[in-house]
Amino acid sequence: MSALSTHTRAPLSRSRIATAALAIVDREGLDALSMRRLGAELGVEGMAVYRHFPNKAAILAGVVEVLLAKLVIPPPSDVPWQAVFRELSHTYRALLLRHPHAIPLLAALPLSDPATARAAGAVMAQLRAAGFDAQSALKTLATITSYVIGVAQWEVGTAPYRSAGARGSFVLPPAADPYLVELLPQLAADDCDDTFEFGLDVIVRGLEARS
Amino acid sequence: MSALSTHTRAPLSRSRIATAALAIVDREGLDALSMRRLGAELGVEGMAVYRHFPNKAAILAGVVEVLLAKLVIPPPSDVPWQAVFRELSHTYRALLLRHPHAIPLLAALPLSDPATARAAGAVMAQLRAAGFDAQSALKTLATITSYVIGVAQWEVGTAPYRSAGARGSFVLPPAADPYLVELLPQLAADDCDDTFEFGLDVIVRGLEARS
DNA sequence: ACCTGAACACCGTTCAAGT
DNA sequence: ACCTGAACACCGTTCAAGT
Repeated sequence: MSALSTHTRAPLSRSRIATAALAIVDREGLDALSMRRLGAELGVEGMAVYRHFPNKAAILAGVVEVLLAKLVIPPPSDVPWQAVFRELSHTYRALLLRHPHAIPLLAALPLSDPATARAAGAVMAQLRAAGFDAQSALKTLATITSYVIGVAQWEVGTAPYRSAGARGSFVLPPAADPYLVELLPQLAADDCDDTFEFGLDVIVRGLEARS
Repeated sequence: MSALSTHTRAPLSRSRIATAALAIVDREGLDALSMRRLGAELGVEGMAVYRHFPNKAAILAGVVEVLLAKLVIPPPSDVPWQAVFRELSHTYRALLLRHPHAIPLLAALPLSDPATARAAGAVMAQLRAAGFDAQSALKTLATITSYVIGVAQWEVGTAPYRSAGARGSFVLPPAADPYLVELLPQLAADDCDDTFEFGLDVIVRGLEARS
């Protein structure tokens, strides 16, 4: 076997490009990702990327792929479904919070994307093994996915309030409703993990009540 | 009072611009909204818009304002909280589904935006009147908002599957998980209103079990 | 085979100039 | 006072040309 000649930079590849794109999104936000910026990150002209991806949408799909590959979903076991449900929710939530700028990409939920389909399939396997019938499993998947993504977005959207609260300077909207004003300090001091747990409990108990 | 002289076009105004922007988003999607395109819609050069809005982000906030103004939230009454909760969820859901391309704008949930704060305050008033303490009311608001927006996004994201199912042509991702494949026909035939109701029941029952 | 450079039709935004 | 036109620094995308 021949020794690999070490050039100044590794050759371009789908995964190297997608990983670089995720790095830009994580550091500078979704809007900062452009073909030319991506090329610069890779030490190449932006147009070289078109050898590996047909367009920008395909690159964003590649970023989703990279993200969901990080989502380790354990194989079905005989653990009670409540525990499985809670653990999957926490795992997914942790992934979203590690990549807050990428949440809108995952919110789109394109099941036609192989990476999304693989992850959804793994969760379905868990739910079916836990005794859910096909229809309930699908509706439960929809419910939990919607909730976890929704909360992550709420969290990012209300972050300014919490940091304002930490600084003691509230961003009071003019003529805000008194009921909301009453709650602003509470919102500012809100423990998001706690709020997430509140809703997760609500959903688990609701599912128990249904079955 | 003087008769209004009818010129070829009405003068520019914040609300006229925001309404035109929403119309473009509804018809052609978020990406189609540009300053020049917006100007054309109003019969004006795109740069004229800068007289009324400092930048494009402000215009998007204006679109959120127009959308949330459509959200009629009734004043508190002595109706059981479960009914109030369900009705608010349905009203919000209906608004989102009437403007599917605008959902990402509402998902961001900037409470510092007066329009968002007003709507959130009105819902808080309902929950407080229904007997929720301040903390539970806030966490409940977070839960329901997250769920309704999350489901709407799930629905938009899985729409290709349902229309493919209607045409009888499935978009099968290569090497999809067998558990998911089993469920694809079900997903394609899914009644989204029904799935939404499933999760709403789950949450209402869960909230009942907590109190 | 893989990357570059120039080009095209767009962007958001600024600002001097017109009326 | 309100809008326009030209300009600036960017976009995504295509494609002939380079090595």
